[in-house]
Amino acid sequence: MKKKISEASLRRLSWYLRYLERFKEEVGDVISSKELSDALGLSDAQIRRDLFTLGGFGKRGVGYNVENLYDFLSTFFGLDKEQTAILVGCGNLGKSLLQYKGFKKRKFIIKYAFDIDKRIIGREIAGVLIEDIKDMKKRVTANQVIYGIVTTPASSAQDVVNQMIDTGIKAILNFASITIKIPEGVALSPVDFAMELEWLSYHMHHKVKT
Amino acid sequence: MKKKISEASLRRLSWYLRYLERFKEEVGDVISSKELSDALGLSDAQIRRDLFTLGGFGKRGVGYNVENLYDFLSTFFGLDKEQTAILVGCGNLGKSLLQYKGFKKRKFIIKYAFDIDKRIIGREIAGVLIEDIKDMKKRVTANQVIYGIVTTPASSAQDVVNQMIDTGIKAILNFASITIKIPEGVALSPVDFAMELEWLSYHMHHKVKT
DNA sequence: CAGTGTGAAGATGTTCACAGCG
DNA sequence: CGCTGTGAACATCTTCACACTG
Repeated sequence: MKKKISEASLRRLSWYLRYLERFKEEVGDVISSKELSDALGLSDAQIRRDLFTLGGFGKRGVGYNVENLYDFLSTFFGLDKEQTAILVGCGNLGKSLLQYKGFKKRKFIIKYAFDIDKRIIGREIAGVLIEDIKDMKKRVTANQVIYGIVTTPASSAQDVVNQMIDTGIKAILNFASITIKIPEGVALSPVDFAMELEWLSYHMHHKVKT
Repeated sequence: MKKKISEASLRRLSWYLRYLERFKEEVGDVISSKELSDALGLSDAQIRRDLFTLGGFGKRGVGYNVENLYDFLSTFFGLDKEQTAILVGCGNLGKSLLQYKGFKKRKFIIKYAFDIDKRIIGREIAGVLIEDIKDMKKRVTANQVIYGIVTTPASSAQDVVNQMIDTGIKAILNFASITIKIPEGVALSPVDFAMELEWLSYHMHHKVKT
């Protein structure tokens, strides 16, 4: 695990994985850096470099074995075995995520969901019971869950995150649009829709080519 | 508009804006690069550099005027006037987005929503009527909308995007987890939850410090 | 004199271009 | 012969360190 994969490269590897997922089903079992790069809009050199950094398992004169590459990347991302997550905040967004199939496909199972609103506690969404947030600690420690998803309003997000960390959660996907503080050793991935809009808006107003 | 703002810097500017939004309300009217960097977990040098590249409007020995900086960034991102968007795909995720307040706060108004499902066409969500996707072209051209949000299943995403572009949409926020092809001159921002999970999972499995 | 502005150094990421292997 | 592997050149981003000014 000495490899120093850059964040940028990591991001691209995710794209490769996503693309290979389909390529594998629909096209064939060998892919060249050129084919991949054309599909994703990158340079072939970049792809070779990324894959080379990871170990370089292509065949000269042929390309990369899709199955192998796919499996390698899956394992590389730790998606080869099932992983459990909890979700806090069962409003609209929370609900969508509970039903989102992309998680399951990557073996991420949201097993427990919590909220503070008495009116929705007790309901079930996509087979997951919504419990009182007071029971979070119990669930997390008993099941050694390390993934937490925050879909609460921004105002309570930091508080929820603190509680999560307190229960032992180590990786947090935050959908509340607020800057969250976390201690060393915890990973946080912020998903901010508004930020994406700003990016688009910027490009529209500054006429930057895609 | 000759400034060459890097994508990385742009991303950070978005964070600055988000943080200032609160700082402005809750703290005060002057902020130093150190304060901002501590809050966001960056280096102060980085922040000074970013802001310097944009024009550098701090006061030596004092810091940056929050109001000014905030306004500058808002305008820089083109968020100073209202912008209209359409949304296609009114499932759970689409519904959440229609109700999401972060868009409105940035003056992005989703004015029209479309779907193909006869069962939900005609309903109203957050004050927006769900119309038949066949009427998309009519709406977009009549209102000169340039922003489109795709929240359809992956299988129809490319098709929807093509239609959007055909109607004149120039900037697309894609929530379907599939690689979308777009022509020159159109901006696309992919939002992929699974990708964020992969990122977290990677960090969990490789024990990289945050 | 505190905190920005800023050139220059250093680190990191990308592209080139071609050698080398299947 | 084709496409990967790969050092080296190049481009970009980040950090340093201190001059400068309100």
